[in-house]
Amino acid sequence: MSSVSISDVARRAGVSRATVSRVLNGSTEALVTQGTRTLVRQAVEDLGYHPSAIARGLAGKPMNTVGIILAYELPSVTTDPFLSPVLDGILAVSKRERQKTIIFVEDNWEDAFASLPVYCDGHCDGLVLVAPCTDSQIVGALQSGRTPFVLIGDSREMPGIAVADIDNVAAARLAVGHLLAQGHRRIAALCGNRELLSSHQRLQGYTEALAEWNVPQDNSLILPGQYWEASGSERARLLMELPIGQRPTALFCQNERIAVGALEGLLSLGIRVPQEVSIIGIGDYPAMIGATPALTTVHIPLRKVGERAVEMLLSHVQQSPEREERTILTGWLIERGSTAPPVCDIS
Amino acid sequence: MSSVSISDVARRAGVSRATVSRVLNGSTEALVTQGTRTLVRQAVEDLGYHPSAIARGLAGKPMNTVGIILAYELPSVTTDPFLSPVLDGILAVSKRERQKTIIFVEDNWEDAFASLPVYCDGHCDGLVLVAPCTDSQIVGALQSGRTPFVLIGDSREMPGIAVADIDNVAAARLAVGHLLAQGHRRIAALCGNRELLSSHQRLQGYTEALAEWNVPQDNSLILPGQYWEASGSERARLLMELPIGQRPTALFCQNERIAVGALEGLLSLGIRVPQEVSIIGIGDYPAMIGATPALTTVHIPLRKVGERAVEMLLSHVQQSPEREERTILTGWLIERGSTAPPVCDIS
DNA sequence: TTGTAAGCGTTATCAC
DNA sequence: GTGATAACGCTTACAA
Repeated sequence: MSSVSISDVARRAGVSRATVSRVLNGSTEALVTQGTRTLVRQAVEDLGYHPSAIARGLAGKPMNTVGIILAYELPSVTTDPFLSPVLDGILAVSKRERQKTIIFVEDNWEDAFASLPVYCDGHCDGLVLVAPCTDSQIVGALQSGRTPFVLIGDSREMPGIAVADIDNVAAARLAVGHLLAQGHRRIAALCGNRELLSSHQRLQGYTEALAEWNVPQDNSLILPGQYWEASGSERARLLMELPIGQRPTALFCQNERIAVGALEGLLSLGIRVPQEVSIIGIGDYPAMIGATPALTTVHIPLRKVGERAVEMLLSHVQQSPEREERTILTGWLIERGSTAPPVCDIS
Repeated sequence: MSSVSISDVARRAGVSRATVSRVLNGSTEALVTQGTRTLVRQAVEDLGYHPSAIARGLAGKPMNTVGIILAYELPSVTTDPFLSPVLDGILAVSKRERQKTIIFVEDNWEDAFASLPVYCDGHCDGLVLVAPCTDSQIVGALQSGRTPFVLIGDSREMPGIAVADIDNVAAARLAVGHLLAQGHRRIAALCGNRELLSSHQRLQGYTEALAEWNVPQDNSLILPGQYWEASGSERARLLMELPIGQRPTALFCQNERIAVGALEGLLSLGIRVPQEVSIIGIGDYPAMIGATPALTTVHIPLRKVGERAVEMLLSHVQQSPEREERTILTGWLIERGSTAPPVCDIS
């Protein structure tokens, strides 16, 4: 294939390499005669020439490559209900914009931090960090470098840092607000990984919703944990050990994996959902659509987040004048079968 | 971050760039004095130097990057039950071997063929083609180039072409053999996309199994189609329009998406599975585990195929002496609830 | 053991 | 308009 270089083309066309380059890069169309132009084109065609991305990279041109960094310890990256749509969005826009996509998978953000030099070794024009740990040093390190980057799922306000994320506070407020509107007053919060910002934001949404409805917050109903099914079922079971009066009548699960786990936990205890306890999650993950009863949830446009992240990154890379700094997308409530008004406990 | 070059390090350490390069590449450890060695190391440390991948690429060193090419027209790459485990395997091994992974997603193999120059522009040391279309010119073109490549899911015998795949013939024989052993004699074959080799191989397995049991093949029971749910339900319905005596008592679905569709189709017609009609698929896709009744299937180790593909590719890239050319992995039967002996039709 | 210099395939800055 | 020529950052003979 390649191995035919610009010099070969130049020789064949009887011109200099510079001219070939000019024809190919079409800079200011007028700089080359129509004649030599076609001459060069012909030579390119004959030889099957294609420029080396590496060489032009070295010469200062963009590599047309975006790097995606994600930390994931489990064996399957593609089936994570959060990552999966985000990746799809990223890949879709990358393709549309004719960008190559390098996927860097690390076990955790410490490893990712250690690999920073690799991400910035010239291969990529810019980076997308998917849901970095709040306490990772990576963002700071990246800031003092020259590689443009965009954060997904870490929307703290930081001056000059580009972010694409969903509005976690609003999503949680929507979910908890729905429960409150149905009459629930004892609502447990099953939180996600505390090292992820989303978890704090969703807890804040919970707090805000309660405040809005003038319902006092009972901290014993706020349970830390992980964004996983097992963590959900475990906590759901735990809550059901409470004396009946102190039991929550509804569970606000910070994502849908927790919700699925919680549902399973309750059902295994013979507790009926939503008749005895309501469950709501955040995510609307396609993989969880089969749950019975179907889970009421807040849909969050994750694919869109992935899309916007790449779009923002490219606008940074290309130094567009109107580059956006923050894209925060909002979700919407989807009522299904796992929530209902509480039976007797409208206190 | 970067922008500090090898010259800076050389200057700081008071040596030549060549020496720095020697220290860093550790070629034949003895070539540099312990003294200068530490001197250089120190300078590297102080300046936070990291070599530019593109520069060393230009200089002829490997880029430590593998390219993955897949054609996929639907919006979600990550949720395809075939692609997903393959990708996971690829990503896992890439990570383990410290290779960067570039994912090239194309709408179809014609587009992929057209993009060949991009794949081979120096970015990647080698390529993995996931399930290329049998009639795509891409394999031929790649063959006349110098970029090493491995095929996944296209195990035709081609001299000198590296392949990782599952044994489709054996998988199909396993599935159909199971139905035959249960007493089925009228077994329909719901085929997958004919432009994929797997479909032909699975049909061959069907034929072989019938022959093995001395059951004459009825070509009217062989239905072409696609590897999708809709194509499965459509054909299942069609088959049920046959007069009762000509109806198949079992459906051999060439993958599990077809099987899920077929199941749905039969149930919607009020036909009981497996009491009236048995269904078997190939795949054992995690996403389809919730079907009722649970689908009997042939598990195929797709993740492993992805893993082996990258391992093989790297052994080619690194010119290992013992490089494998073909890895064909076999699946195994998983009996679940969608197959049972036929009621009356043991002819 | 170390330095010098050529080369990898481009692009860009000059002259002409 | 076009052609030398010098970068770009690194590796690697070849000299010393």
